[in-house]
Amino acid sequence: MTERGAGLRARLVDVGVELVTTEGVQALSLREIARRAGVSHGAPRRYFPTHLELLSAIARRGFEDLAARGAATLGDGTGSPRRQVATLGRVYLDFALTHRGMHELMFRHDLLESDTLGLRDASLPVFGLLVDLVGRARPDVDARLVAGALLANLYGIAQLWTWGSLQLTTGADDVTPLLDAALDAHLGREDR
Amino acid sequence: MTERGAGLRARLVDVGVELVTTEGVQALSLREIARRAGVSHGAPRRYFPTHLELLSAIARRGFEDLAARGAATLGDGTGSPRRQVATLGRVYLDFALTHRGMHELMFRHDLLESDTLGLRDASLPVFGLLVDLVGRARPDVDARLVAGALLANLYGIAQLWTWGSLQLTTGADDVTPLLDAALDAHLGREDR
DNA sequence: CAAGGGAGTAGACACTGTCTACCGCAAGGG
DNA sequence: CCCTTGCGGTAGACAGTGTCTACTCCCTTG
Repeated sequence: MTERGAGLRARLVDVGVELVTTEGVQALSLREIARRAGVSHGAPRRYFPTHLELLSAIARRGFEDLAARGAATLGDGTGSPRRQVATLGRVYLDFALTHRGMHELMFRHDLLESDTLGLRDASLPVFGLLVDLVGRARPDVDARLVAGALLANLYGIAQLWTWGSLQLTTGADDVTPLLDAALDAHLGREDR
Repeated sequence: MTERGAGLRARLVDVGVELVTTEGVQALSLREIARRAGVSHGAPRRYFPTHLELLSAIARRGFEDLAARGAATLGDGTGSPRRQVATLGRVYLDFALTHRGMHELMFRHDLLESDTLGLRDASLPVFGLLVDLVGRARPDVDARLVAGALLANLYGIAQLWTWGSLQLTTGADDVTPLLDAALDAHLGREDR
């Protein structure tokens, strides 16, 4: 069996996840990851032909983690669809603000814009879940459009909040009002 | 006069703006900018002690350019505040999707998160204009909160659209429906 | 037992940002 | 008039990066 061989592949991603959460995204150099994994700097090349592919694999872990958190928090799906969207948005914002480095990595331009890395596909499950919930919460509208706009809103809130732009403009010290404003705006105010 | 001396400072930023719009953000290495400006790689250091400060100056140009486009398109301020917000949003989205590299640079984490570079302050004018217009369009709500949420929404749409995530989820090939959805959501549907 | 290939090493290469020693040259003071 | 000072820029060094390639083990297979 190639257990030892394929073990390095997963270990590199593990080290990367660990590294990005503790040190930030700028610490994710290929050589540093290899160093922490205890191999030479050329070793990752066998599993990840380029640095971006390794970064993409690490970011994919982030999307999987986020999807798992969403599924875990949503549980068996009790509560109105509207409330489920709210909790999903809360989970996402918490994730983004807690795991800043990972969130930054997940939405890096050079990773997401590439057609070969396939990171966009990794983000589809959690996006699809949101579209589904929005469709059940508001059957009267184009669910994909509203979900897309809401998703963009949540993402923008997460980003602008992390570097303090929204604190400056809104004067708030808590994201919750912004989250509620976005939910109310896209889903309507009723049945809070 | 130190015309020739201070000329390099502006020329470096000029070259950077030119470079980021034509070649993309990854082409903005310190040495490449110096090369295209016709000076040695150590020359920029006299005006920009670090690479990030030069990048920040280039990004500041982007915010100034965006603010100028907004002011020019808005003109003398005819039309309802609601329509003015709509045109401002359109101007922003057009700018972001046309000048992708510059837009990416303007919202880079390592630039915006820094407290010493002061890039957040450079973005305040255009933000403030939006807050002001929203306040006049909807005097009944907390303008700063709604404007912040709307701003986050526009930014998110710009970002997600550039790498095709929203095309995947919404199936659209034009941003306009998303822009309208965001405007309707945050400002209400009436008086289109 | 011999051949082959997967897995990882080690060194080179070009490139990057930062630092430091140096140089030319214009302006100002004795 | 000469001499010094300092500004604007040069050039080289240094550590670090991603990629490429030659090489070495060692396990598997024939």
